Amino acid sequence: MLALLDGNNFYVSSETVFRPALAGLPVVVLSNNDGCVISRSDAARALGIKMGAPWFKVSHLADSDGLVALSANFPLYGDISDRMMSLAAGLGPAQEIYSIDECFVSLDGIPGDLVDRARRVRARILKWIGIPCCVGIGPTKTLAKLANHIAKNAERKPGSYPAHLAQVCHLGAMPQAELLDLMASTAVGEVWGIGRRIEAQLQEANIRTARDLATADVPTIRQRWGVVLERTVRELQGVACLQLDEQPAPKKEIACTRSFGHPVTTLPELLEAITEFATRAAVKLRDQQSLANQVMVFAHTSPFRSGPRFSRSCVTPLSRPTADTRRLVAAGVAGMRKIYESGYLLSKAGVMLLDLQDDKIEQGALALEPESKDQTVLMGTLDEVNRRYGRGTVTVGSAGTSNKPRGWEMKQARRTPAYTTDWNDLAITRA
DNA sequence: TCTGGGGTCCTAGGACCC
DNA sequence: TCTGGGGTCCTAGGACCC
Repeated sequence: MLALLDGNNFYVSSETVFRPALAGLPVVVLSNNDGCVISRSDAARALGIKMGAPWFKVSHLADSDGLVALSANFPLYGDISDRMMSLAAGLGPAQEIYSIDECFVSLDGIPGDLVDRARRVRARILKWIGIPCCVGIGPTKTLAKLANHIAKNAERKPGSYPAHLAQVCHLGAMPQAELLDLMASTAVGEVWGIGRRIEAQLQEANIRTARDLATADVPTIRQRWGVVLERTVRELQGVACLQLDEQPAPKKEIACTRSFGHPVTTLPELLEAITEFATRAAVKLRDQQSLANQVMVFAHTSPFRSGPRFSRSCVTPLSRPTADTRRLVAAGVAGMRKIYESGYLLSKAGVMLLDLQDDKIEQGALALEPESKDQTVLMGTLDEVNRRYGRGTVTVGSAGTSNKPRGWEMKQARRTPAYTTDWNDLAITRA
């Protein structure tokens, strides 16, 4: 048996831990450059704000309905996530951290009432960390996910599911008929692995609910949609196709990409951005002890606006695998110089490190080269300094860039939330 | 005015080989 | 003029996830 535990409205809940007066208010957390909504409180959801909604389309709700918007603070969310995960691990013998706000936990060999156990862990997370969460339990990952969906909605939308399934829902210990009823109340698009496209195709084939999918003809599914959907169907039937992965493999590619705060048109500005992206990606690369063999860069104009379109990418092979920021930046800059063309309002660019390998494989071969040893020491020192004194304390320059304020970074100071917290009485007052 | 960022897996089709 | 069958590898693109 497996549990899926996840934090409700995780980013908003994390903010609320430090600003309790936000509780109950319509609150959203916005993406980079305050572009779009990436987390909503229940009250914000009730205002009809969709996940991913562009901020400029919903910002009027700040005036009309007191919607509070906050810029994302990822270091905070990461820290709260670590604490939540360590308590969630108490559910069972093995844990897979699936994303910043959710984890699967194996319940194998756990004696006693699993629902009671889950409720106690949930209560502990709420009390010690301040994050409300829900737990779904089932014999497969897909069923645990479904159980979690039921647990959340039974709480959030009373009447959608039986009230006793709120917060903790165990699908592995109920009669088949009851399980099928719950599935019949669940739209097929809510099933883990069914996105918009597949949902539309399933609808057309008259498969509308989770129950329809769970009872569909497997060979037909496989033939028309392939193995991925077949696995989902089998998982819904209780046959585990996806294993718990306690130690996720190292990343096969590492990216750093950003939308610009305002359109970028000049090469120097673009190269500055590429230098920063490559630098950040290089840190991630060293953190997982990998080396890259290729550097890919891309830039494009906004897909949402009219005007001349530009979208190009360039892969630069490296002469030998490396994790040296200077080499990675140089390759990225060289690639961008190749594809850049003036006359376009670029909205986004990025760097991806590809064809990664374990750095230990290379160590033997390169140990003889004094230069590579120096690189390793230098990069280790760089990472340590930046860890201790903050990212960007020591950076690598690249030709054509300067250390002027980075115009591409921030749209402008829309980061000020519409409300501020008065720390004395924790009341929310209009800024 | 203003639309996120970072991943994974699968498939189809082409190139190439014997 | 006639021109097999099967395998592998690579890449681009599609779809999904949070």
